[in-house]
Amino acid sequence: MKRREIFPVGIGALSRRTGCNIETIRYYEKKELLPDPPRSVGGHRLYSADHMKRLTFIRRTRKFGFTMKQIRQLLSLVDQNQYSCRDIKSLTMDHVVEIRDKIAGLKKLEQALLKMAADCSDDQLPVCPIIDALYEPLDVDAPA
Amino acid sequence: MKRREIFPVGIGALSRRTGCNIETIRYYEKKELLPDPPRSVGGHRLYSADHMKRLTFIRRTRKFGFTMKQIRQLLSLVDQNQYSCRDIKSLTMDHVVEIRDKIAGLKKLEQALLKMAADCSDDQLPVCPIIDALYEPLDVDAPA
DNA sequence: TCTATTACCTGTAGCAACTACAGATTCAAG
DNA sequence: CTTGAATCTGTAGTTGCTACAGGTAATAGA
Repeated sequence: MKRREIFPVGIGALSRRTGCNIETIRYYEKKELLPDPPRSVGGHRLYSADHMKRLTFIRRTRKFGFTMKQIRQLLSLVDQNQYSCRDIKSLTMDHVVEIRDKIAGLKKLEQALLKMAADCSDDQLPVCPIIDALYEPLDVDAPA
Repeated sequence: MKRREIFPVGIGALSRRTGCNIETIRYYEKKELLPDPPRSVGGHRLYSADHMKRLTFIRRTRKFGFTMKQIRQLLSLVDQNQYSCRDIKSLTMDHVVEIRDKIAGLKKLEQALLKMAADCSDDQLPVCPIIDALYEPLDVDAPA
């Protein structure tokens, strides 16, 4: 039985254990979300358990739809221990609002598309109200 | 009174009349959504009413959330007059499905965030269940 | 110890859909 | 004929990755 990998681990092991692909880990390092890890004599990156925790944080937060900018903000608050539960909740609720806005926009889009599609004859002639609606010239000559 | 601009028009006029910015018009040309327009002696682009119709189509379709790839598909059908109302409706409904998927994903996100936020104490201590949930180590030692 | 096979390194380029310059040229009006 | 606005080309930036190419390092087996 293969012994569980122990820290420090190489980038491949970190990748396997976090589900984050290798190139992405290096990308986060370049973007300064992850600190530069120490290196082996030959220059390979050596990650500690702290790196893994941090990477896990980043990946989860991304899955929740936060941007890298927002994550940087969260991380700097946490790094400096200068955050309160109130602040974090506030940032989270801001994000909820963004998500709700996106949902609202998408719902409008959906309705508009359905409305256009409702007029389709559904036959096989090259005549379609959707195309017409999209092509229809701007009302260049229309009165104000 | 200034006479209405007449075709052919320059890129600036096309931009004003379609609300599409100049760089974007040139971008569409490079991406072959818009055909290369004829040029003046000095090399300035000269657009016809057809160009304007086509650009209007592109912009509307983009507003409906179609990708450039999908738009290219639509345009090629229309250009060759090889489309039917049935086909167009079908493409449109595919897009509606994509939009619904996105909405569903965002709703899940919203719920997950709200669930985390619900546990917040809302006080000013640097202790927050949201942060904990995000940082919480992967279950490295957990049994299968 | 040698060697073969991984693992990892850097650096660059690509995706979508634009936007934003810089630095040169052309057009249109007075 | 001059001036200033319009337009030209080409390149680089945005976000969040991913995918190479062409190397070097680490490691396991013989």
